[in-house]
Amino acid sequence: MPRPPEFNRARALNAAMKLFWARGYTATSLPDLLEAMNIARSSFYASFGNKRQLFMECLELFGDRTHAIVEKDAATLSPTALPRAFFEATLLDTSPRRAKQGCMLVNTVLELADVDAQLSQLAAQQLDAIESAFARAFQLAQQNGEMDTAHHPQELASMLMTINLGLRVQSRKHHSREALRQIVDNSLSMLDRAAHSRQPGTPRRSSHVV
Amino acid sequence: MPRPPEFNRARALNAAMKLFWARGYTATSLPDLLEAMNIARSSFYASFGNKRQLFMECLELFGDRTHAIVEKDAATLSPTALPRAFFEATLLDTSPRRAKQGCMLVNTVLELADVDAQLSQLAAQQLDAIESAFARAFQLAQQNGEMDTAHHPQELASMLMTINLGLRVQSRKHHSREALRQIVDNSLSMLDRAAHSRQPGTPRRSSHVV
DNA sequence: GCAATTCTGTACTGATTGGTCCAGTATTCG
DNA sequence: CGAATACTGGACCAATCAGTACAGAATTGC
Repeated sequence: MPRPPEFNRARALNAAMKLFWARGYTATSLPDLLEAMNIARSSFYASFGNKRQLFMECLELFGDRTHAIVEKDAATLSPTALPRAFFEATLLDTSPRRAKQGCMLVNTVLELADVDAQLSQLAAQQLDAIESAFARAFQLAQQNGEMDTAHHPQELASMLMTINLGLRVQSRKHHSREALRQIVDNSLSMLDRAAHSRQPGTPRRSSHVV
Repeated sequence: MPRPPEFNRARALNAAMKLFWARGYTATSLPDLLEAMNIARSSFYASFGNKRQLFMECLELFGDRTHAIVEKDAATLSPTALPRAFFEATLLDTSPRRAKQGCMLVNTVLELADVDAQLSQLAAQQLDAIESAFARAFQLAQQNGEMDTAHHPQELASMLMTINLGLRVQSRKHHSREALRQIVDNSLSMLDRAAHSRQPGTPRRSSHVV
């Protein structure tokens, strides 16, 4: 019979993702990948098809992992605590090395928007899925009475996502963890106020649940 | 004597910038550039050095133009009206084609952060300059009494920039002008509330000056 | 017309790109 | 041991990359 030991595909994929994440699609060469994945050229094409297919797999992997963070927090935490938990997990509570890489999906959308529409859209869809998860959580919060119904959940999720995207750029730009934390704090308190504001002219106490 | 007609350098530079803006640095090849600039290969190297130097010139050109928009508005408009005017000029009041390209500085920071630190930082500096311009405007507004002094101008500018960065990503992602406008409106009203909020617990009427 | 200068067009470089092919080495089961 | 399979390593491919070299056309002032 044959030689069963399927080599460590998951590990290799993970290494590839990290490289793509840091350097982007175009600037990552095949020799770079082979070295990082610790794999022979032939095995590469046998197991992953080609560079583009591998990149799609990496996008999916990254998206799934991020999505998993949101879903897990959504299941255990109060919906209104979700944004802060997400920023903590993906931005503040990681190594500076990782924070500096930003978000692979955001990086991809920007890099490939006018170069490879298909890949760019694939990344965009993953982002949309995350935004939808936030929207569902907000909807739940409103139904539970934890959140005012002044704004549509989708609208709030869209705002949160805009801030999130901005933060990913900031974190890839340079910012220290302290600077990032300040931006996160300010953003969340802004968002919190927005989520609880009734129609203009009827102010209320800020409860800072977010 | 010689042949004075210095060929149209400014036009060529502008064409190069547009191409870099759309496709990024790595994915833009020299033949692409030559065709867009309508220039011969030899003239290219004689006039612009090489691809990298040209890109730096393009970054500077883009940054200067963006900076000019802010400075012009800062000179003519109320400081508190500046953010909206900026978003109008650079996002809402442009062709969908251009809006889809996002911001060249943001695109560059993300693309080259782990590929060419020098170029990435150059773009980051241009972004910082714009943020500083906003901060100065806010400081002025506070001195004039147009804005509460609850938050530091730099802090507000940082928040505005975060939202701005997020919007650039959104606009490169896909969004329709209507969707973008909604995000802009919500963001500005959030920012406005933040700029006028006194310490928590003492709410006030929203005046929506932004 | 003539000399000076700018630009074009093309051929060329060496390096690198993603991708294919295949002989040879391990490893496993019967 | 021997057959079957998994993987390696390196040779090889055509295409493309950025950058150089140079001959000749175009345009100008004298």
